[in-house]
Order: sequence, then structure tokens, then C-alpha cells
Amino acid sequence: MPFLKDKEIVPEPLDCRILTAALDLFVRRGYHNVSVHDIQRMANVSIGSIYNHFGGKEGVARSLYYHLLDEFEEMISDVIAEDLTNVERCNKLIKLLFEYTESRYEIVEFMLHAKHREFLPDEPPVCSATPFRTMRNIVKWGMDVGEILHGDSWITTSRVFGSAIHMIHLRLDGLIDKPLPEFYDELIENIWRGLVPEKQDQVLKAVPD
Amino acid sequence: MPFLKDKEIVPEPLDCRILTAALDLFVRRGYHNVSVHDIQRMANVSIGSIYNHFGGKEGVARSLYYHLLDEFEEMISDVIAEDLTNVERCNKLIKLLFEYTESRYEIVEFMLHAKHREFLPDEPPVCSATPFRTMRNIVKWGMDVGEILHGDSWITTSRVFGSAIHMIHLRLDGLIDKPLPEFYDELIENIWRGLVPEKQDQVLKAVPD
DNA sequence: GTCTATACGCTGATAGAC
DNA sequence: GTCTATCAGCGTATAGAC
Repeated sequence: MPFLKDKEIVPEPLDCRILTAALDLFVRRGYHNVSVHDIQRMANVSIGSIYNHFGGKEGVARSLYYHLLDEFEEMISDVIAEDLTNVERCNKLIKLLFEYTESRYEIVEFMLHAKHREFLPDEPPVCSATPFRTMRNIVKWGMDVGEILHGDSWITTSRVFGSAIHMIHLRLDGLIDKPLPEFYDELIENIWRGLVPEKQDQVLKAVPD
Repeated sequence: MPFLKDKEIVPEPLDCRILTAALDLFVRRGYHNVSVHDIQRMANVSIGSIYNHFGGKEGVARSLYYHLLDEFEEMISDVIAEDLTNVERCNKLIKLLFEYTESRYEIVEFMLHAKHREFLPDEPPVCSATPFRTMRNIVKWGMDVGEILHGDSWITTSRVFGSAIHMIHLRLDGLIDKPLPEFYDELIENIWRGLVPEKQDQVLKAVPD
């Protein structure tokens, strides 16, 4: 029986507790290895509440997914609003993704690593979602204005973001044991070598925070 | 009731039928959305046989996984045995992976796209398996003998194979609607631009089949 | 070795009190 | 809105005949 003092704990909203618990469990065990009872237990709510708020386990996952997609989208919008060159935008996004991977591991895992098709059958693949489309557009804009050398759009995007995302996967899988930000400078230099017109050294400098 | 004539159909071994059916189902619906009954039905065998041969659903998945890892490993050994430069080896592997993605879609999907952790909890991640280690070694050998410019090993490998693998993911997710081999030449040219010492145009030429 | 029929636990979901 | 108690169905696994 908790003392009254314990009640002074910040009363985190119920929805939030559920989503936080769900994210943690989904990432650690995988969606299908988590039951509604598990979520209920970890979030300290009743099953009834979960069904009232989200309509069931799939509803929780979908809500989580949309929520995080929104966060992601917002992050990209912020970067675009910052008035950088398109190359700098790419750099900044990679930097942010690398930092997220270290500080908010579960989010990146859930968004980049999870197979949503298996539990959200009606959702299109993540890569076709707005944030990823925008990332591809940034590369296209860069080619249009001559910042980035012309080439097939899929190839160029894969070369810019694909290798970074691949490193994120390797990090999440525990193969790379150094924090990703430590790779940032060398990776960026490597990415643009041969992808930008001659003598554009300024792409090297880290973007301002 | 089938006529005797039907019995002339090549008697494919029972194990093989099970594994083929399982691969198909796992890839289409995801491991957790497939029941032993589904496999049994599609393979035209009884549940008992599945338990006799593989000990259960997880056993089927594990057997399938090992089997395909072996195939993959063999493919790489063949390439290494071919006496090519390390750069050519990378090219050849990317070419083969692209071709596999088109011709043996399910295999690539199951090996590169599936989250094995969720149903084979004791297996290390695919990327730490021998084939992938060998791919990283090829890049390292290339750096050692001066074919490939020196740099961090993770970064260089991600730049060489990561972008190709990323394109495979995009293709499997249905975003890229052209067969991957059509991207091969431009991608290869793009990959080595800035990664090999000056004037090494020969990397461009497609490797002999 | 192969099959059928059956058992049993777990999970998603609901009903109904508060 | 929140909770507890309960249900129905599915999916793994086994027992035992052939």
C-alpha cells in the first residue's frame, strides 16, 4: 500500500503511459510477442482502458506509428525551414538520425527496423510515408539547382541516405559498437565525394545546431 | 480421388515441400501470421510430419534460415574463388543480389527483410552471419592491397553494400518499380567514384558471367 | 514415418459493476 | 471512464492408430 507521498508523482496521462509501455515492449520483444495483458501490466492500467482508448492492440500500434511518423515529419519540416542548402539539409538529417539512434533508440528501432506490414497490414511501407518522400525530394531539389550531380533519383537517394540508414541498422543490431555520431564527419565527406560539383568543400563542415 | 497417372508427378521430398511452403507463407504473411496448419495444408503433409521433421514451427523457420544462409555463403565462396579483384568481387555480388531479388524474390525477402530476432530469438542478427562478414572482409582486403581508398571499415562497407541493400529494400517494398539490374551500371559507377584511386575506369565494366 | 483427433494454454476481446 | 471477471477461438503440441 503506497503512502500518500507517492501520489505526488507527476500524473502522466493514461494514453501516454500506454503508448510508452507499448513502444518499449514492441521494440524489445516484437509486436507479436507482446500481449495486451503485458501492455496493461507495464502501463499500470486496466485492459478495459486500452480497449476504450485504442480499440485493441492493433489500435495501440497504429496510434504509436502515426504519432512517431508525425514527430519525424516535424523534425524534417524544421530542417527544411532552416534555410540551408539541400546538401546541408541531407547532412543535418543524417546527423539528427544518428543522434536519435543513440538517445531515442526505441523510436528509431520501431520506425526503421520494425516490419509494420506484419501487424498493420493496411499501412503502406514506411519508406513511402511523407518523411521519406520528403528526404527523396530534398535530393531531387539538390539536383535541380545543381548542388548535386545529376543521376537516377533512386540511386542518388540510396547513396546519400541508404548508406547512413544501413549504418543505423548495423548499430541497432549491435554490430557497430561505437556511437554513430562519431562516424558522422567521415561519412558525410565520403557521401559527397563525387556527388557534388568540383571544389565544394563546404559540404564538409558540420551544420550549425 | 486422384488417378494413378497423377502419381507420376515427380515425388518431391517431403522436407523440401514443407520448406518451400513455409518460405512462401512466411514471406507473404510474416512468420507470426502463419500457423502450422497453414504450412501443413499448403505442403500437403500432416501436422505430425512437420513435428517429426522439424520439431515445430520454429524448427521449420530455423532450418529454412540455415539452409538459405548456406546457399548465400556458397554464392559468395564461388565469387571469391573466381580470381577477381576485390572491387570486381563487390560488383559481382551486387549484381547477383540484384538478380536474385528479381528471380528469387522470396529468398531475398526472407534473408534481408525479415526480423529473425522475433521468431529465432537465439540467432545473432543476419548481418553478423558469415556471408555478411565475408562481404565486409572483401572490402577490407581491397583497402589492404590499395584497390580501395583507406577509410573506416564500417563506413566504406556501408557505402559499397549499404546503398545497394537499401535499393533492394525499396524494391521489395514496391517503391522501385523497375527491375534492379537496370540500375546496376549506374550504381556501380557511382559507388566507386571517389572510393578507388585515380583513373581506375575498369571498375565500370560489368564482371564476366 | 505418416496421419487424425484431441488437449490445453494463451490471447484478444467483451460484459457489466463501479 | 476505469476496472475485474470471464469467454470464445485459435494455434501449438501430443497421443495413439495405421
